[in-house]
Parts: sequence; C-alpha cells; structure tokens
Amino acid sequence: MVNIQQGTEEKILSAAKTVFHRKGYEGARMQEIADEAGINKALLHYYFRSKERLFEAVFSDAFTQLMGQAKEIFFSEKPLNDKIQSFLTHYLDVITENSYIPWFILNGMYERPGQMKTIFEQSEINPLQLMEHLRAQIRKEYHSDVNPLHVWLNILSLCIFPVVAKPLIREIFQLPEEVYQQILDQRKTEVPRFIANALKAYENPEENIHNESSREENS
Amino acid sequence: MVNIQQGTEEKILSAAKTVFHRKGYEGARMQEIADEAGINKALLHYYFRSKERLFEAVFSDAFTQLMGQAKEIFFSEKPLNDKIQSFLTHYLDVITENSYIPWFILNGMYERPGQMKTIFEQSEINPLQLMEHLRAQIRKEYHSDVNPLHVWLNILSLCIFPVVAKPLIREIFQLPEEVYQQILDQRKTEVPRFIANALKAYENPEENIHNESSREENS
DNA sequence: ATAAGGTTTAACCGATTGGTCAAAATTATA
DNA sequence: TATAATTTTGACCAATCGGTTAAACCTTAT
Repeated sequence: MVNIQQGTEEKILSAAKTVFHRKGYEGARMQEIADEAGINKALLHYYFRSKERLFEAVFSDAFTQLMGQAKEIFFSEKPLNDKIQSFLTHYLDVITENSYIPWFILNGMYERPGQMKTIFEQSEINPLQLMEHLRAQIRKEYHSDVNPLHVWLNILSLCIFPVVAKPLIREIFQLPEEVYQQILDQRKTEVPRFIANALKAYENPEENIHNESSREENS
Repeated sequence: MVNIQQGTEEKILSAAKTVFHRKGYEGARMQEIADEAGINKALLHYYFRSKERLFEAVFSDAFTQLMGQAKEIFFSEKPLNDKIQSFLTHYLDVITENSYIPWFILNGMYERPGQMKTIFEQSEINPLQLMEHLRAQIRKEYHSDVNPLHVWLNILSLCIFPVVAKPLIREIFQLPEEVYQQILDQRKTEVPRFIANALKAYENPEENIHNESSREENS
C-alpha cells in the first residue's frame, strides 16, 4: 500500500516539476500535469489539495536541489577558487538535468512572493554566517576587506545569470545549443579565474553600507 | 483626430506596460489592463487585435529602452572602465523608473520565445561587431586575448543579475528595500573596479571555442 | 465473506478569460 | 446640415480553468 501510494504521489511531483519548471505557476495547467503523470486530474487535489500547494512542494524541492549543496561547498575549508569551481560544477550538473531550474526559482519569487517566504525559513540557510565565513576567507587569501556581500553577489551573478539569460543571449548571437553549452563549460574555469584575478588586485572600497546596516564589525 | 487617437493608444501601452511588467504574459488580465487605462476592454482589441500583439509592442519598447543606449555606450571610444560605469548608471536609471524591466525581458524569452525573435531582428544589434570592438579594446587596454564573449557575459551578469534576483536576495538576507538600493548604487563603482582588476591580471585561456565556431581570427 | 479504508474516475460546477459584435457616440468631411 | 469615418461601449460568447463530488474500484483487515 505504501509503495503504491508513494508511486502516485511521486509521479505527480515529477510531472508537476516538468510542467511548472517550463511554464511557471500561471502558465501551468492542472490537466497538463495530470496528463504528464498519466492520471485523472482529481487525484492532484486528492494528494495535494490545491495547485498552490503542489507548486510549493515543487519549488521547495528545486530550491533544495540547487542551493542545498551550495551551502556545504561554501562552508567548507577549501580555497575560494576551488569553492567557486565546485559550486559551478555542481550547479551546471544540476542545470544539465533541470535546465529550467534557475528561471523557475526566480520566476517563483516574482509570481508567488508571499508563498516563497516559508520555504526560505525552512531552508536553514544562515546568510550572515555565510558572509562572515566569506569575509574571513577573503582576508586570509587575498588580504582584502572588501564587502563579502558584493563578492558573493558577483559569484552568484557570474554563475547563474548566463544560464538564466541563455534564451536571450542565444537569440542575440544566433548561437546553437551545443555552442552555448561549450561556453558554459568553459566558464567552470573562466569564472573562478576571473574572480581570483579581481580579488588579487582589489582595493578596499571607501564605504561599506552593508556593514553599517546589518553588523557592526570592522577591522 | 490624430491627437485623440494617439492618446488612447498610448494610454493602453502605458497600462499594458505596468501590468505585463509585473505579472508577465500569462499572469496579466486584459480586463486589468483596460481598468488601468481607464477604458473599455474591447478597445484593447480594436487597437492591438490580440493580447499577444499588445505584449509584443510592450516587449519591443522595453528592449529598446534597456539596450538601445547600451549600444551607443559600448561602441563609443571611451575606456572600458568608463563604458561599464556609464552602462551601469544608465541601466540603474532605467531600473529606477521601470524596476521590472530586466526580469520582464528575461521572462519574456521563456513565456513567449517564438514571438521575441522578430523583435531582435528589428533591434539592429550587431553582436559580432560588438565582440570585435570589445576584443580590440581589451587588447589595447589590458594586453589580453581573452574571449570577448566571456568578458561581455561577465559584464552583463554583474550588472543585470543583482537587479533580476533582487526579490530572492532580499528574502534570503532579509534586506529592506532601501538597503538593497544602496548596494545597487555602490555597484556603480564596485563592478567597473572588479572587472578592471580581473582584466589586469588576466591570462590567455587555453582554448577559445567561440572563436573556433564563429570567427576564424587569431592573434 | 464482509467491512473498512484508500485510491481512482467521469461528470460536473462556478468563475474567469480572451475575444467579438451591433449599436451608440464622437469626430471629421463634404 | 447631412453624411461618413472613427472610436467607444455594454452585452455577450465559447472555451478554459481550478476545484468538487458521488460512486466505483482496489487493497487491506477482520
């Protein structure tokens, strides 16, 4: 009984993931999800009560899949260069299987902002601890007091944006899928190198508003 | 007659922009656009025939507004550092008035990929020329043969992603609107500096697949 | 064999949606 | 002033949508 029950529920989640990932909450149709799962539409409500709850289940899974391992990577003791390369490798592996995941997560923040809050509360990410860890690492490896939030934003930007913007960039440059994939593969080494070079030459910025507003610590 | 006609059409475009920017194609309602414009819903079809055509008109305007001046900036003879700062200043000014524009454009590529093609064909962007211009400039200013597409992707990533991901980052870090705005303002100088530092120390990558696949030119 | 519980289904519902239309109102022209 | 052209409107349409329900079916327990 348990096996059969989990079978249907997991089929629904897998189908919902496929449809929500490509079309977002508003664009997804419950009938399409049911068709994808090979079941009657009423079963969607039997197991998940509503479209919204089904979406939240899918979003939570996606966020965990993308950011869960990122936490381990960034809290490890590896050099920053290695961390970035590990994160990019992990991230691009996730993207290979779920190419819509970054757009899906960003889109979820726009379509259902209120509902996403509880998912982050459950994600156990401690951003301030992450910033402190990053700050200490930058000091040790690059002798710089740069605001770690900017560095972290730069790392995320360089890793995630080229994937999210893939349809746009491919259209502008008329690039085939496999050429763009090669470019993304190259970035596994390009991005860590770019960041390492930037940090090597970094000078302390004149002011540091993030520190002023969130944590009183200065050295 | 002409004045009155343009008045209604422009009211529709302004209202459509407001609604499409926030809710995307699927989430926007024609009745809501009509309400926003203060007119009867049938007029939307009288002037634009369909929801899709109205969306395309709005998308085209948005793309021109965001990337039109970027072309001038990047084809100018200014130093690269100044170009990036100008682009960021322009970009953040556009964002101040239309905060959803970057997401709207990226999202448009996912929601209506087919329809966006004609808009790029009309945009008169010559990406290969832009890449050559950038390559020459990097050689002259930084004595590097780095693939300009990577540099350009890096510039776009660092400029655009923090705006697109604003809801996500603010949620993760629990940042108030004005604190995040200050962070974005800081990036007007942080990003050009980060890029300049990275380029100063750049070493030529071992392989260069973009060149292999699109242009046979090597030095 | 029967009962209970869980799963599944076809049919249905009310609400919403993009789009249409004939007529009225307004504006422009002769 | 009369007519033509354009703009605007209220009413309406068919299709779609998320969700519900009673009944049938299947599995498990007694």
